[in-house]
Amino acid sequence: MNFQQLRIVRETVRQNFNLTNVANALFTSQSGVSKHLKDLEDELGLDLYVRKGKRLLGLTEPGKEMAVIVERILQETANLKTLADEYNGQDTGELAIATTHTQARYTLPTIISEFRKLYPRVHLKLYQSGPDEIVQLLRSGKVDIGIATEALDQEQELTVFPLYSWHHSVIVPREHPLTLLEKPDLKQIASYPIITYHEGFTGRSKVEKAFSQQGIEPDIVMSALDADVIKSYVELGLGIGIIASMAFDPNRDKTLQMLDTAHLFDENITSIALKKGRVLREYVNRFIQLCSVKPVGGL
Amino acid sequence: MNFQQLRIVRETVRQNFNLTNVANALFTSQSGVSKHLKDLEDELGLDLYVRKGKRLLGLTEPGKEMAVIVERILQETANLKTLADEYNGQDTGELAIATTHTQARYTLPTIISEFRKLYPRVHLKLYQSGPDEIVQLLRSGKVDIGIATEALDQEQELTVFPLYSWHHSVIVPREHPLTLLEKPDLKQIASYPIITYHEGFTGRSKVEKAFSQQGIEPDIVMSALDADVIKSYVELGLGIGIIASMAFDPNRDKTLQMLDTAHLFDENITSIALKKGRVLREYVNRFIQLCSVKPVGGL
DNA sequence: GATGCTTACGATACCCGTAAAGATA
DNA sequence: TATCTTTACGGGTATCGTAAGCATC
Repeated sequence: MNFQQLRIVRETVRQNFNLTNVANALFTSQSGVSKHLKDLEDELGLDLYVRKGKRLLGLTEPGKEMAVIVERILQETANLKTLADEYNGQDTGELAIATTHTQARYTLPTIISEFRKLYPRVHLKLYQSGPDEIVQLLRSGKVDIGIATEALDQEQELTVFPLYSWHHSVIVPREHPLTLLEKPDLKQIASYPIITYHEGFTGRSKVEKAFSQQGIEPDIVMSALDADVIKSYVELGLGIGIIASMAFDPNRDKTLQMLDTAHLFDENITSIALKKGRVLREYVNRFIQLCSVKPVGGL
Repeated sequence: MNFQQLRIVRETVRQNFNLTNVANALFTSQSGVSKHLKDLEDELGLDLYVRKGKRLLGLTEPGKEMAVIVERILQETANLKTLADEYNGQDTGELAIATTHTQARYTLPTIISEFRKLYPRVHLKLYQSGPDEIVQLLRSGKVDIGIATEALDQEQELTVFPLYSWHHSVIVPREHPLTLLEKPDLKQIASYPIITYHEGFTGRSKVEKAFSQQGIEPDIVMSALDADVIKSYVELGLGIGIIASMAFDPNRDKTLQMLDTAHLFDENITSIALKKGRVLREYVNRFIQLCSVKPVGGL
């Protein structure tokens, strides 16, 4: 038994039991992969994989139990290396963060610039993706930290703690009729075409919930991944926008106006997530501290 | 990094940093050991060991942290193998138990004979040793189970749960003056020379505590590792004996008599201990069940 | 001087990748 | 037929053990 074999076992699961892909992912030949698996199964004296002829379909019962342990072993070996890095390069290394556009664009910049002052020699890697991919990246160990508003809770393998809470706000072009109202309600808002986030992004579910609870069916004419896009189309007059309040900057967005609608939508919790059992570099902890110390209060 | 290197790291600790012994323990050459350690340190880029010239003295700070993780990794690989065995030989394998004489002689026989009926193909290994050695054997993974009355608690690495409780009893030759008393007290007992267990064995501390609490200094003329020896000398008239009550068998020990002294000595708890994080064969669990289901009630 | 660690070096076993063959969809 | 896995085989590398050289006690 050796580490390469264990890496291969782990990768088979990640690559859905396609040994060719496994080989590519591990930068080796698929014949080697095949042989390694065979050797391991021989050594253990049992089949780890369900095979149909020559194809691998999945893990056997013992295979599943083994895979869990293999994960742990490889996690710990990664921890060994992390620890070594920690003792070596005191303040150099890499910090990989996976987050959504909203965080990357509107809340992280201040935190990151502050972090850079503290650790100028740490190379930052920012992955921008949807909540589900963030979970994947965390699980596979490709990123140290995940920050998102959705999908992070209820993941067994992750440690999640809340960073800050915020509300959705309605943005409209200047001089829009809605600006005349003191406190617009949902019905009034729904009378205009709406542009907001995609499903599963930036609290979109909270927006839907607010309307459906009052039996209102909003006319969502367009959905986008990020507030910048939404704002552009609101400027064009395509409709009114519903975006995260922190994505509105009165100085920049002079052609738009934000309405006070904190009372209309449920609050959203943006959380930070880490993989359990993963040893963190000192500066990673520091980064998390920076995040929690400086909560960007929602408007 | 490979497993052999990690095994060597673990073994250096166990063998007190004597690489020659490490090599012997792992059935390899000491030159290989030396090189492996060097390679590993090179790969990690730091010193794991404190050296004085060519001799190794101990672990460095990072070395200590690493060693903990290394332990876990090797533990998990052992678990992989155990799991494989479990799925393979359904009811064959080995069960290694470390225990004291008292347990081995007086409480385990019935349990073990019952266990043999259930798993006739499991090879039993009984290590008989003192409490401290039992802890060592558990830690190193050489035994699956440890059973003892002392020293098992407060071991971080072990899971301990109580099996049964018992008391010490005084044994005397037939027709001994003490047999005339209804309920002898400690003072009366202490007026005779006493033979009992060695320090650290079979609840000897409880015996001492009972006397010292009443300010009595007993005349312990002899101490032995096991009740059989003690009984022999009591028969010879060398003194009266204080032994674990379950070590007295009225049918066998016809020349002796046991006095009711449950009220005089604190109760002793005999516990069973396992190493944390170690995967157990199904039959090991079954054995533990047998132990707890059939508590040998103290007299 | 005895014990213990390191380095050098040759034999072996292991691992990897190319290529061909066989299986599956 | 195209994709995927296994098997066979050769080249390269890593590992192991013997032996010699040194440091430590």
